[in-house]
Amino acid sequence: MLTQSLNAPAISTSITRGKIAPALHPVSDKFGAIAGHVGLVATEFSYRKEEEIYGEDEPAEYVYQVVSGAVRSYKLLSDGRRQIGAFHLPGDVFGLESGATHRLAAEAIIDTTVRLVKRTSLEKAAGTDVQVARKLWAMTASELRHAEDHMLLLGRKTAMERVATFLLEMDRRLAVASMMALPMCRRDIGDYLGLTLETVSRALSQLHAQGILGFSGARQIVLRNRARLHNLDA
Amino acid sequence: MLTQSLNAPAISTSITRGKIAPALHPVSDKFGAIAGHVGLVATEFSYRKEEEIYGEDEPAEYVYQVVSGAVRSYKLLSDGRRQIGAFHLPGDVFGLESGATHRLAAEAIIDTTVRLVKRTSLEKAAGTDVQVARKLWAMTASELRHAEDHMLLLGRKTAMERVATFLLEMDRRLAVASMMALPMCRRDIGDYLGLTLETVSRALSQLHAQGILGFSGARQIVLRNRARLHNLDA
DNA sequence: CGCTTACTTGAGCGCCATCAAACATAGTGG
DNA sequence: CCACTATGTTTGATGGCGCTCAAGTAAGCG
Repeated sequence: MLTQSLNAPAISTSITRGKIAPALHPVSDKFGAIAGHVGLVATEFSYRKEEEIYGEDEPAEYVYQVVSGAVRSYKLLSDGRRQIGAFHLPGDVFGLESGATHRLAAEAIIDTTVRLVKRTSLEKAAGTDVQVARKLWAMTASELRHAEDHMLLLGRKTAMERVATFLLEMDRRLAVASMMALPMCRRDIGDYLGLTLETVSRALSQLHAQGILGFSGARQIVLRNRARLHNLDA
Repeated sequence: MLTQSLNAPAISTSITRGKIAPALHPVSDKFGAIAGHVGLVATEFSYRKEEEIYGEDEPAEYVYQVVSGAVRSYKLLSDGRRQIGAFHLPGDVFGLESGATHRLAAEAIIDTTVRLVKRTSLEKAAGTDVQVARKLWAMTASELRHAEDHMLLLGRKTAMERVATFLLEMDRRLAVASMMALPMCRRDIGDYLGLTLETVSRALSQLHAQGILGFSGARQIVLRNRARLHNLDA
């Protein structure tokens, strides 16, 4: 599993397939808060839909920030069962490791552009700048908080509660004008929530029938009653 | 939920109920690696069986290390469903937060003695000593790794696979002379694995019937065939 | 428009939860 | 030392939530 990813950017002259995205909102630009601060150069790079960014247990050479698109981080069991630990959306940093290897694999869900910096550069910066070290710790702690919340969901929530939690999370993270455009398919949602794609679909249909959400195509969802959705969450 | 815990050590003159435990093995003494390094004084304190150490969302005033005993960290849903995120055994550090509050509650499973230092002391030390900052980050990253593994377990493993994983984890962490003395009850195990206590009991009985493990009382377990247990894990 | 992929919906089943009771263990007081 | 009690564990019976298998429908895309 420690094979070098063929998809990793090999050198700094790597071709970026995507376009430069509009500037991220300053407050959410965690990457810039680091890279900018210590004068690191962030390279842009693009991945196509379904392309692997790095594999599980691969050396963690880079740290990434989503510029546009969406990424899933996941673990696999030997028989193919998959648990997605997190979705990474524009502005999010992923692939940050304190150790030498990536603990989860990462793939682009749709065409995705990222900014990346070498892990060693960040390590070096953290060694001289306490503010950078503090920020790296805070980002890992933030991931841990999400994982802890997600353990509660996976271990103890019902299917409907999980889907309600998911919708509220996505609403918070990617809704524009109360509409969210989900980048991921039903199977991804299921593998994130510890459910099958059919169960996810049934839950969404039920919420639709109750008027709690509206569809404009399967992945365009508008929440019509967040209060009732909160009640369905535990 | 932000109420001050009545169980928290109020002042430095707080009475320690427990005894001073034998010195921890140097390599596993993460706390000493920090506290010793920067000259922080670690206070000892004891909690009785079932006693709360801190509550969810309480201000994170201290960071703890288990000297003897065992601790569970958990989250609750409003109706009482509980997810234990981790068990903390002698040598383990817990309650370390990058932010201002504890994201999980913590309780002593059995009579437990801890060493503790003020979070602000560690923060201050991290601000001047890069090595300390690096260590704090590494400890949080280690917790994150465990949480990521546990998400896979909770989301995708069967009951038998979960119990097998649990046994191997406990064997690794607290077995002496190939015997493990579990400090926690079946309900705790269930709440850690996202199962009921009955399902945990049935899985253990089945492993016993297959000769994979032996009992000397319900909580004294000896693994007789780790290879077969690994096969039962996914 | 035709093809492919994704999504929805239905039917039936199985794993694990629930409910219940028996059994074991540890601690207590006589 | 031994009933006695409380707590924890095991085991059984039953049921339900979510999975599996299957078919039909919709949507995206050349």
